[in-house]
Amino acid sequence: MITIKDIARVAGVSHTTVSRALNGNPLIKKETRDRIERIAAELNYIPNYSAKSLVMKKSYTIGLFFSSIDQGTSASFLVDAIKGIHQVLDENYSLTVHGIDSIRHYDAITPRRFDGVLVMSQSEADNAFIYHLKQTGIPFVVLNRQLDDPGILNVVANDREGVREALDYGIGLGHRKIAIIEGKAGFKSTTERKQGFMDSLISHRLPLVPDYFTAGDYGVESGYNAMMSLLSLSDPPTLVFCSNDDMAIGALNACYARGVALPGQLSLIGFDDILFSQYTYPPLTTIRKPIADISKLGTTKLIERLEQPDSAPEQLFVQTELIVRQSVAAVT
Amino acid sequence: MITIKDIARVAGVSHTTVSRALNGNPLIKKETRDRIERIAAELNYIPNYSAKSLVMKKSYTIGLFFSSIDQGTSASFLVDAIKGIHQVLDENYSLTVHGIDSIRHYDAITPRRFDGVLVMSQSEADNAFIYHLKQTGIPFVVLNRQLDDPGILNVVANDREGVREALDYGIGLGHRKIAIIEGKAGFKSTTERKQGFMDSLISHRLPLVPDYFTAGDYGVESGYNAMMSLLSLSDPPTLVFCSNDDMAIGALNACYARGVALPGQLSLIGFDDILFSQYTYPPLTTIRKPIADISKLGTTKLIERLEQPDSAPEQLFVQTELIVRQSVAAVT
DNA sequence: GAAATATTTGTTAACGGTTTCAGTTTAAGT
DNA sequence: ACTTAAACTGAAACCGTTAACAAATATTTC
Repeated sequence: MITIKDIARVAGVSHTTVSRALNGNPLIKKETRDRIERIAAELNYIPNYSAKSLVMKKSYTIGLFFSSIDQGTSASFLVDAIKGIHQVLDENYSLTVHGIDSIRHYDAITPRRFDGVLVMSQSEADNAFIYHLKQTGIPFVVLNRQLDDPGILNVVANDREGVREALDYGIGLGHRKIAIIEGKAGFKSTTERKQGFMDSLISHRLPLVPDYFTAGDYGVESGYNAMMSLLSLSDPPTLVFCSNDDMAIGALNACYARGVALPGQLSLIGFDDILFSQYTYPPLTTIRKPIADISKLGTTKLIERLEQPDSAPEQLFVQTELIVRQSVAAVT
Repeated sequence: MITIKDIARVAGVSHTTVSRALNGNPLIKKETRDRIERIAAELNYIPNYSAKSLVMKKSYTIGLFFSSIDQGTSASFLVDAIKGIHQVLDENYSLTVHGIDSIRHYDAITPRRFDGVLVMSQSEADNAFIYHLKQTGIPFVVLNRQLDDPGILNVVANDREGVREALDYGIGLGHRKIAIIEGKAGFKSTTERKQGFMDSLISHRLPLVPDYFTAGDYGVESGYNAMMSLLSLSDPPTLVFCSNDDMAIGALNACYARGVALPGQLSLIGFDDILFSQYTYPPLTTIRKPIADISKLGTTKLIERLEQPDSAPEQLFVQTELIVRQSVAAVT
């Protein structure tokens, strides 16, 4: 393995000069730099990052932490996140992936090991970890889950606005009897989406009927159950908004089971645009949650933060997108 | 940040002794070791991995390379792989994730940066990369895609056996007119699965009818098209094996479009057990490809390799599992 | 053309660990 | 008690890089 000292030897200069030349230090004369760069290229020099890290006190790695890798993390989530991050993370950073729930010692998460951290948070259980991060002083961003702490850089989707837009669309198609299957109690996303739902109904002067508000927990089962109870109502809704696609799929299965035709008798809107929402029957109209975009923006902001550590933290929203497929029909 | 020298100072010994004590070197007296360990714990000592790396010439990182992260990689794939790896990778290794197609310079993949590499290969395009790896001498395993090179540690699913088993099951249910939608031409997995298909038919003395062999490319569309052509046959099959679940979903949609009832008129078997195969209508009977197990075994083998570099490379197969759901019915 | 200044390069010491080799205890043997 | 071996500890060098400071060389300036 060749080092800057090897280069120095063949170039007839000191290794310091080589270091400077290769790092674009302006003190070096152009000709010397060119010569050194040529030699380095010829010799196939690759810097030793361990040595660099040691002296620079930089790790050249960014940590990506999911709430859990083992359970619950929807698959497309992980891919989309990694995808988005890779798009903007330049090549001399490497990205390590972790599950928060499998960290044994928070102490191992130190500024020395991570230049920066991305937390793709899906649960309030992450708060302890986030708090620890704050203590260490590692620059970090929390993605996906809206936080109340204004001192933390936070990038999330504008769920409320997105849901409102989707419901506006449904109402525009003539729906008046509209229900919601809510997400897991206590989650910020649950209340945000519910708010968006109500925003739309209220702005169209539609009544908020209690029977049409059903509980769920973001799981497929809960969507099934909630839909079953909605279908049992004496005056069932014509449009149901499911707070995520998983529950929408459960709801869909409930309709099959009850012989309810979609979208003829009942229309359905989901949230997330998971991969398979396009392969359900009928394909699901849903609200795309731009995980890749969130990750991308978050990474960009994080890197900004690394470069100037005293920039003010902000809460950023990225727009959702209404994906119109075939699970919503006009009311005749 | 506290270092071994700090510990040495409070313990009243040299930093050498501390290093030894903390690394389990047997030369150190038990009492000294205990004392040092206690102090280290109290002081919340965390070793500086950059320094360790520098002197030990170890990076403490394992690289996980997918064919691509941006495109094509099915989502569950990524999660399952990471999941499996995390289960067996001990905590002082960190796992970095990469897409082979976005590596700009192979030169950056050096033994210094990676103690070992896991290649989750999904395409022949990875061969150039694998070849480069071989050159560098980094210990590595190729997962998921069967290689012909016996010099490479390779962990794959036993597709052939798995498909045979699934078809045996279908034949046991009375099916005699059985078709296959093949995978992408040229892929090893395509021929393996086709072989398993034929194995079963032949062992049951069923004829191999050419019309029942249709081409696909592992994409949803191709499954749709292939199924359309099968349904147009004058004597259509009663059971169709789709070489992956994506194509099975395409096939399913073709059936909807043609008004063919599943599994009443036609039975369907997929391959992979992707997340959504349980939410199709009817839920898909399929062959689970144990990506997590493959990753787990691969990681274990890789670590073994790191510890004794001269162990012989092997090709390992892990068993698939038939997941019986409701897309296959008995012939009446 | 010498002094002053600007530009370029080199010397040396870190960074935080491990390891070789030498030195000091402690225990054993006589 | 006295040598001798065994057990333990320490001093110093090293891993490959950057950086503070010193030194050398080139360029102005008068």
